[in-house]
Amino acid sequence: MERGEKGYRKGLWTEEEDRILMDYIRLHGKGRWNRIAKVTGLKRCGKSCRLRWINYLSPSIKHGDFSEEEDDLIIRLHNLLGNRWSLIAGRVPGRTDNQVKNHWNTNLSKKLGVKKQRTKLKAPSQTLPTKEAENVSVPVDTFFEPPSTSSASANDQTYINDGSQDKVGYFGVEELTVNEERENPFWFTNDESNLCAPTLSDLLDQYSLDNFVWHGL
DNA sequence: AAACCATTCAACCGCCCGGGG
DNA sequence: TCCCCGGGCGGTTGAATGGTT
Repeated sequence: MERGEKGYRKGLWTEEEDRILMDYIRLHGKGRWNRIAKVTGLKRCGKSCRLRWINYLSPSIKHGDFSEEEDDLIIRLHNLLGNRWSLIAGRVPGRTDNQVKNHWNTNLSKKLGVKKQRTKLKAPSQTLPTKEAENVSVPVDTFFEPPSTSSASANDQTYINDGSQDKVGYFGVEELTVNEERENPFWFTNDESNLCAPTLSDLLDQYSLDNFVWHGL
């Protein structure tokens, strides 16, 4: 196994390493990732621990194949947001940005016949400037029902599986400052005083799949 | 069975940002 | 204002796996 700087291990995680990391999080909670190596003796850097938890070990993560509904949602969101994987993943319950990114690159981009984009971070997304894209505020519960086994109601806009700040889950309407609202083209007024956000359905309808040419499987 | 090629996806890397001192 | 640190993000890599010859 390769060793990085400070003797940290790299590469695939072993079951033993997973167990150590999960034990630590159970005891101390998430955060302060760089402390884990000191506290537990785990030969992994903080960044690697964080990634392992977020992308694999977190109980809120859904493993397994993507459903057609998820594919459809990702395609629409990608059309709307571009390669903003964390934003997209935040609206696909149980999926991480890494999962979504990999799934897009290995399956969906081929389905759609999309050439791989080489966009840099600083480049604006396909349809929205960066900050504005982040402020697209969509009550996802109007689009995606929580799992039937969940006790969370459709109105429970802060439904997140493990109660953490993980990106996965159901998000409510994010608060915006007045200035941000005014600058955001997706916000509009329906009368003299009220600002209204379009629903995700509205946005996705606007960026309909009809714009795509499917090349079959 | 073996060699080769293609695909998948976990993990890493570099960069950026925000908060605290 | 600057620096450091923790954390987040998107792009890329490479080991593992599956398929083909």
